[in-house]
Amino acid sequence: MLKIGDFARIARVTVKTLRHYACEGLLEPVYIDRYSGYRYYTIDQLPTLNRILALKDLGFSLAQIRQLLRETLTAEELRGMLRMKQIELRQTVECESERLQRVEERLQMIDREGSVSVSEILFCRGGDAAGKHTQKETGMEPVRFETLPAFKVMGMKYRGDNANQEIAQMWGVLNPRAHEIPMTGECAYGVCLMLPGESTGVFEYIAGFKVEEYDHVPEGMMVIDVPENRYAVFAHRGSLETLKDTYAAICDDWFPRAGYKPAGGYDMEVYTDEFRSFSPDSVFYIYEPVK
Amino acid sequence: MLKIGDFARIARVTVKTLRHYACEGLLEPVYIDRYSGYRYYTIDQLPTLNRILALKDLGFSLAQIRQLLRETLTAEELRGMLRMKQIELRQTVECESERLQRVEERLQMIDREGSVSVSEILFCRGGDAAGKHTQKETGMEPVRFETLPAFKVMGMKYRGDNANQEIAQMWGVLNPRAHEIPMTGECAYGVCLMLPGESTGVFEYIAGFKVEEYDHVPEGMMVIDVPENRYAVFAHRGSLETLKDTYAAICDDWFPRAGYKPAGGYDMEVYTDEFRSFSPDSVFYIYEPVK
DNA sequence: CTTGACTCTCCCCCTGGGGGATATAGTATA
DNA sequence: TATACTATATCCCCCAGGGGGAGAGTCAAG
Repeated sequence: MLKIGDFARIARVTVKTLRHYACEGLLEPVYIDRYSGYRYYTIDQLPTLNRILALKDLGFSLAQIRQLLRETLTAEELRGMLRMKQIELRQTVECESERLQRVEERLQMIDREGSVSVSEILFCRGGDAAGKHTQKETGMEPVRFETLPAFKVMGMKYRGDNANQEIAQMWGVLNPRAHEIPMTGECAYGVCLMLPGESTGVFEYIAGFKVEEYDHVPEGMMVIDVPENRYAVFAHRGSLETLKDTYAAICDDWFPRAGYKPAGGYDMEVYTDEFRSFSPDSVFYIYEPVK
Repeated sequence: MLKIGDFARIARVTVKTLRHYACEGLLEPVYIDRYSGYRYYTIDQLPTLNRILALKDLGFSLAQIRQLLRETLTAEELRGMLRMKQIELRQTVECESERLQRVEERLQMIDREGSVSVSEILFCRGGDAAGKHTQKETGMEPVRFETLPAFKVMGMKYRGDNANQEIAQMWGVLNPRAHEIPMTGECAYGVCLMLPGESTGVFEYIAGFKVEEYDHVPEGMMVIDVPENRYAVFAHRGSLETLKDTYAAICDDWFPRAGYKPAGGYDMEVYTDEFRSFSPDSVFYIYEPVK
């Protein structure tokens, strides 16, 4: 029978940790004095503690370790947990590696360009930053980078080159029917896919709303899966007529200047304003997939 | 002037986030109504918010972002912060990659060996796990893996093969002088370096205590820097005479069985017991660097 | 019996907000 | 203007894994 301090010294952990594990039901003392409340351990509990620490070393949470400590644990269950952890760790490593890469790109940019504005450093990635187009000159708000998880959009599809404002008309048709869509969130999404191999300017455009669960797809509508992606986000303020200019600025000015390349995936327009009418002060966003 | 909900919609962040940033001093509303407490923002604050989000995307904490948002920030300071972040992210990536590797090794072991005990899976890495040496047969407690940060040990050095128990004698000399060492923590460390190229069994052994800061090194003592390392930890219970057997079990049995190789670095013995006298029930630890 | 070392419980702290309760404020409609 | 609905405010608890410390009680040696 060891007092908590002795057991902690022997086990090379802190007293706080032992108390915490006891409280979490991971390692109960073999005996607790009813009168004093003192916790008593035995040396036989050391292997259990070591098992806890080994599992923690593999990245499991205390709640998961509680599951893994059960007597009835089979090798199959352990494998399942390890598989999950493997996937999780791969994502973590990938995510942090990409973040590291972004930091290193910013550092290289500073070393290469010398003194540039913080804004330039944050929102461009490389290329010829000496071409001093500020975002105000091109009519864009400073961009943002955002990684969106996968989601679904329900709405109506158009295919063509939008020569006669068919897309605006489609929104006009869709909006009165918006109540048919079990939307989550308050944004309207225009998901746009340029069609390679087609004549210039032909694209598919799905106008719709984000959904999570749905019973059926209303007549004339469809659902599209938008995969997880990282986007450069541009703000467009003003009417839809100047949208073309903003796109031109993004593609011809920002993309080559920043050294990013458009990645595969869907372009998106995200309307956060009152999406039933576009006032001249409307702000909405253009999401361009980047890698 | 926008109410918080409007600004949140336009900026594509949650109201909670804006309130949190206001509370943390990152983005104050331009105006707060004295009577109602309502926060009001302007569209001009959008670039600042985007800057905050860009910095968060690079991995900075809100406190660091508060520093980085100052008007007086120079490119040099930004570079310094990015450098720090770079180092930190590299460590994170490395650490998580190693963890991922450990998880994958365990998975491979399960696939290869089929059904083995959880203990085997946790504490071995591969090799011939069918050679059923349990740890009890070899007199070892189940091992643990531990990554120790770099630290310093102050104490006395011996060099030789310990044929006449010189090390125990050295501890006998050191212990009465232990008060001269500004030790932190309660462990005594025996830091051991096998000398390659010397005749067999000759090694350097520093007996001492962990220190953090010190004014001077007492007569006859020295300080050794122990670098950060990952160790396999073995428990030795009993007298010092059987220590040799434990070492033999580790090197001849566990290391080949587990598929680990001794890594460069220092072997260590860590005494957590009353280190002034070794009773037969003393438990202490052998730390073997592994990779 | 005293004293010092040990242990107990309880509370606050860390990150970056999310979720919810409850009380007003503002706005739109009848 | 009364009502109803939405928006906002503050306040509190929650996540993980303990660390640090206060105040009070316990244990063991001299």
